Amino acid sequence: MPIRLSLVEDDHLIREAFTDLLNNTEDFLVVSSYSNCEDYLRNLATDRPDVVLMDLELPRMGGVEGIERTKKLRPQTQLIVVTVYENDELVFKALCAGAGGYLTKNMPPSRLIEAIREIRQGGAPMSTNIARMVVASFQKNHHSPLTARETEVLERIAQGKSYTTIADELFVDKETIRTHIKNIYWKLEVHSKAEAIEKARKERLI
Amino acid sequence: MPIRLSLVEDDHLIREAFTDLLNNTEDFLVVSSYSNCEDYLRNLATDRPDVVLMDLELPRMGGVEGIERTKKLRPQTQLIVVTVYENDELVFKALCAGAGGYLTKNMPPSRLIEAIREIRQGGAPMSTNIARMVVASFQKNHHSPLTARETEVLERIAQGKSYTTIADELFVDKETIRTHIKNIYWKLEVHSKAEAIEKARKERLI
DNA sequence: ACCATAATCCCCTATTTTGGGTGAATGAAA
DNA sequence: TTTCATTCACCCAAAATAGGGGATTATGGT
Repeated sequence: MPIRLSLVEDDHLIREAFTDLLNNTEDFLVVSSYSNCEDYLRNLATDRPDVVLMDLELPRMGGVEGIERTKKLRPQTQLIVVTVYENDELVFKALCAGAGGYLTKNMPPSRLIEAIREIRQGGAPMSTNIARMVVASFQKNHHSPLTARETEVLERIAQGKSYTTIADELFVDKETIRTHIKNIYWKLEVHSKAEAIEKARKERLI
Repeated sequence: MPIRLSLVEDDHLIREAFTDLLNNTEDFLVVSSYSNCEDYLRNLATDRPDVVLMDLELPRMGGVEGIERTKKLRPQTQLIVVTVYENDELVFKALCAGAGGYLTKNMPPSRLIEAIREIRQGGAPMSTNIARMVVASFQKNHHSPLTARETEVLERIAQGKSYTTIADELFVDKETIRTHIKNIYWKLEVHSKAEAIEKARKERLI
């Protein structure tokens, strides 16, 4: 049984080039290709693709929403984003929405074929830069204004813990935690938990 | 100038096999290899490796701590984990600690060479399964007991926001948020924000 | 038509938490 | 020596929280 593929890509030249390439690959079958998400989603149930190659810049409904809806309608569908964008926010939105791979368009055509086989074998094909961004997202900023202790406290705040709980966990008095929090707020120039967590997450302090 | 490599691996057969392989590769120079983190860290400043291949299962100090200390002592050092473990927790701990790649030992030797070139070119070499785990970590559980609205509320709770703030953001009354929270607590069988956040994160409900 | 669920809102109570202010002792590092 | 990190203390008032009770509306499915 061939691997069923759908394409969603608004540039018809690329769409046709990909279709040709993939249809001439052993075991691959392009069952459909669309220039927009709406048409694609309408036919998802009848197309029954194993893997979808999705662009993100699309008219009306964007690719990220397209990914989300795909996963709701047909969770077993695997999606690979194929786009020119390598902007942080968009990459993570696409992955959170359910993309299983992310390729940028400056790749050799062979990479596309490789990626489809990779995702079917339990992998997560990504372009070099994307993989780096993804891994970097786990790592902390090494130029944090916060001390080790303050970071420890803020991490626990971000876990929703109360001052009292944190104090117990760190074997210090509640007043000590309060002092740390005051210093954290002063350093981050914020005045509440929510602001502190937001800023700390954004700057990868925690 | 060749790429300077250090190895940290307690099995001396593997260590020597890797050393041979890499020293016979164009542009690569294995400057040192150790069977434990302590010796490795002591010589880090004089070895000045560009890339370190690190095992995780090591006597005394573990690989994760070794990664952390490496990044503190010499932040420009790039580390690739080479191990048999593909346990969730260990993988994420290693990446959080600063690993820039993660390979499992069931790979062809050529993959090692490829990985070193990849990390030098701004990538993040990972084995198939690891890449999948990493990407999956961004995605939500599709069998959440929570409704869409409850999830929205819990996400904001996890951002440290107060009921009042959340109510304003969702254009509903504070009492509505309180009801949602009560239902969330009942469904997750918890009795506080901290417990709810912990459980929800663990089960990827948010 | 009926029932379950989701989403909305209201009231009451008691305790805890939070943010802000001010001050201070200790010890380690620069 | 002087800064910095960490620790603790006491005051205050406002806000937030958890738990209990109950209610209405709308929607989807059987």
